[in-house]
This record gives sequence, structure tokens and C-alpha cells, in this order.
Amino acid sequence: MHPLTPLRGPSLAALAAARIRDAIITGELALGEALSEDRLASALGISRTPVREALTALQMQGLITTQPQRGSFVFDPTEEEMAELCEFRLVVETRAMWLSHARDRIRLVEELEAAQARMDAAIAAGDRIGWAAADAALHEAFLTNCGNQFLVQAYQLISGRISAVRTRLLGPPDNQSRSVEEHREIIRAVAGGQLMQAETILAAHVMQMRPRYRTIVLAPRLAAEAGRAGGPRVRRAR
Amino acid sequence: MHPLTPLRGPSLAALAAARIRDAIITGELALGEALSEDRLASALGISRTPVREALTALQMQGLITTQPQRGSFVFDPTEEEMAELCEFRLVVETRAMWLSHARDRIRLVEELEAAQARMDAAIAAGDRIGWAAADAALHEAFLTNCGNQFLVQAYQLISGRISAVRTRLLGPPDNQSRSVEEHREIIRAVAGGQLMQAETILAAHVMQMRPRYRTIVLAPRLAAEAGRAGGPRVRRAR
DNA sequence: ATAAACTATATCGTATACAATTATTACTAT
DNA sequence: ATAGTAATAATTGTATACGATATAGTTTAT
Repeated sequence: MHPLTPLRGPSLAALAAARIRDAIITGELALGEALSEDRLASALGISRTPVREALTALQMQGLITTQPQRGSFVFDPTEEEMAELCEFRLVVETRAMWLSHARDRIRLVEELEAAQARMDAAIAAGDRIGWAAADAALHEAFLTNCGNQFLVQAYQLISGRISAVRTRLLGPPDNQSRSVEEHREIIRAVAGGQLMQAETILAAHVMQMRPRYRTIVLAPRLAAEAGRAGGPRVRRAR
Repeated sequence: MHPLTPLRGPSLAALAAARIRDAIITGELALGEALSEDRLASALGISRTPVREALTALQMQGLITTQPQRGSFVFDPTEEEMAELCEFRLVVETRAMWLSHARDRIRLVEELEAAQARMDAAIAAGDRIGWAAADAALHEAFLTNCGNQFLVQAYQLISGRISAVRTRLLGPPDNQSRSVEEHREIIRAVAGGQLMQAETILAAHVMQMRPRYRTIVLAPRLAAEAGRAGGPRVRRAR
């Protein structure tokens, strides 16, 4: 295939970015949590320089916000931002679905089904992180072969945030079966060439994230704050 | 309006990013040209640290590419990449036009006409850079009030590259009047609520960039290389 | 003359040190 | 007790130094 593999080790900055990104997505770092360059550097066993580079990269992906002389904070969307996020996500995913289907629908369906299989396995094993990862992979399957690198980049602009929020919403088992069933329906529609129908289901599926975010993430937080009995007080962005 | 203005000076890294970005857009730095962190730092009178930060930011905007241990290079799109760039640009601009029109069409038309006026003035004054800037402002007017920050971010993913290429295409005076006339038609259609028509003109207008890029940028370069009489040999990415 | 090996230079990647800014705490006066 | 103030700690922003790697030029052997 390729003439010769690159064979270059990733830089510490890239490794740090990947590691921190993972920590945010899996929930190891909480939404809104303050990040100290010093502590991150110590924790990762490297100096602050590559950590800073990683943080600027993560900032571009919207996973953190940095305030001058104050610190960096894990992103922490309001409900309105969540709505915009979903809206944008839907635009990009939908367009990518059409492009991808037009280019190579066999491959598209294959990848969708592969992700679906991984998801089933993760659910059966009770692996929540694996489930979330497979969910992300399923939706990203629309992008991988859409043929426009800029559409992919546009999706990367939000995919991290989507993944991070998704992890936090993997709660109520009653939603599991529903979500799984919607995925199946989407795949079935795409495989059958019923893209308009797939679009409809996809829209409903994607837009569910907003109310669920409010119920599962925002509401408990407000309740805790009202009762002043909130857990450990964390430094947050304002 | 705002409770209190931030009143914080921008960091050296931000200043450097803006300065280098400007140099790329105005043509002070050539497409494909090699950039040395050391030389940039000396030229800007700062250390390498903020320069590196600026370069990572510019890389995210697609204005440069960085190769490990080799250097950074100003972006230098192939014709295919240029086509994808235009395609994506059209998708985003069109969608933003509809959203913006629905939200506040009065303001949209105002901003379009303001940019148009700036453009006329720049052309009359023979200010090519000013012309290009006004052209960019006109198209960005669709974005500024579309109400979705992520659409704006998606546009920023490519707007720098678009601006940089535009500067290089400001050549043949015969295209000037045509481009100006198209802008007028777009504004007229938007003001009249004829968005479908505006979309059609916008599509033609945006897509012209690809063939013009081939003719004005790519073709002369190939000719020079064939004759081996090319100007000063510059280090380029491979 | 050509190709291979070696040296020198340029460039980036990372660590560390210091300065500037912000937040927190302790303290004092009312 | 509360508001204001000064001292302290924590944090980022920038500069500098050093090592690692890639490129270019030079030398040498065939």
C-alpha cells in the first residue's frame, strides 16, 4: 500500500493531548474542573512545555477553555450551547451521510454494522466506556468516507465534546434499548437507501441529547447547589 | 451593553499568531514557504516559546503544516484540495445565509452593504489588500449573525485559507467588475428575500475560485519549473 | 565521474528558571 | 460580625539552554 511507513513516534505534546482528552471523555476529569499545567505535568511525568501545547490543542477542540493568568477549565456547556452543538452536529452528520452513501454505500453499511456489533458486545459486557466509544464510532462512520476532509475537520470541532457528554449520559438503562433500537433503524434505512427516513430518525436520535443533558447533568447540579450540600467544592470557570 | 470590558492585553503568542496570519494572507509569506521558529522569533523580537504556540494555532486553522524535526510550511493546496475547500465553504456560507436572514435580515443587509461600500472605496483607491479584506468581510457577514457559534468556528477552519488564496487571485482587472457585479446581485437578492436566487449566484461566485487558482497560481508555477528558470529556489514541503 | 560515507549546520522537542498576574488567606478596623 | 486591606500562595506567560533529528555539503573510495 504505502511506500514506507512513517515510523515516527508521537511527541510528548501529542501524547499528553490524547491522554487529557481521554480523561475528559471518560469522565476522569469532571466538566468545569480546573486544570493546572503544573499538576498535569507532574501527573504525566513530563514538563509543562508539552502540556501547554496539548492544552492549546484541546482548546481548539473545545474540550477546555483557557482564561489568561487564571487557568484552564474543562468545558461545561449551558443548555443553550448544548442545543447549538446538537444542531451543528446534525447538519454535519446528515450531509456526511448523504455524501458517504453516494460514494461507497457498501463500505458505509459495513462500518456502521461493525460499530453496532462492537456496541452490542460492550453493552453485554457492561463496559460503559466501550459502549460510548462504539457509539461515537458509529456516528463517525458517516464521516470517515464522505470524501471531504473539511467536513471531517468540522466534525472534529465538536466530536470531542459530544463524546464527553455522551459518557455522562450513559445512565438510565431504559434509554439503552431505545438508543440501540434507533441505531438499528438508522442502519436499516441507510442500507435500504431510504436516506430521507434515516435522516428523520437520526435527527430525533441526535436531538435527544439536549433534554437528557438537562435532566441528567444540569438538574442534579442545580439541586445540589440549592441544598448547599454539594459534594467537594471544585474550582470552576465563571 | 456588556457589564464591563475585559481590558486584558493579548499575549505575545496571540499577537504573533495574528501577525504571521496576516503575513500569510497578504502574501508577505509565499504559499509553501518554509518557516523557521528561530527566524520568526528574531523577526518578531520575542522568544521561540510564544512563536511555537502561535504556529500550533495556525496549524489548526490550516494556514501552515508542521513536519516533525523539519519545519513548518505555509499551506499550499493542490487543485483538488482547493475544490474541497470551495465546496465546504459553499455549504457553510449558504446555510449561514439562511439562518442569518431568518434571524435578522435588516442587520444582515446592512452589514453586506457596509462591506460592499468598503470594497468600492478600496478598489477606487487601488488598495488591493483592503479590497481583499472587504471581500472577506462581505462573505463573513453571513456568519456573524447566524446564531450558531459552531458554524462560525467551522468557517474559521477555512476562512484564513480562503483569504490567503483570494489575495493571490486579485489580478486581472477584467475579473474585478464581474466579481463586483456578482456581489451586488447577491446583496440585491438577499435584500429582496430571494434566497434561492442568492444561493445560485453565491454558488457560482464561490466556485470560480478553483479554476482561477489553477490558472493564476498553479499554472505559472508549473511553467517555471518546466523551464528550470524559476525564481529563487525556496524550501518547500513535500 | 559517481556513489557512499562522513561532517557540519539548521531545526525542532523538551526541560527548567524566572517574571507577571490572579486568587486566597489572615488580619485589622469599624 | 462585616468590610476592607495586606501578605501569601498558586498559576500562567515568557525566556533561555540543551539534546535529538533531519538536511545539506564535503570528502573519500571505487
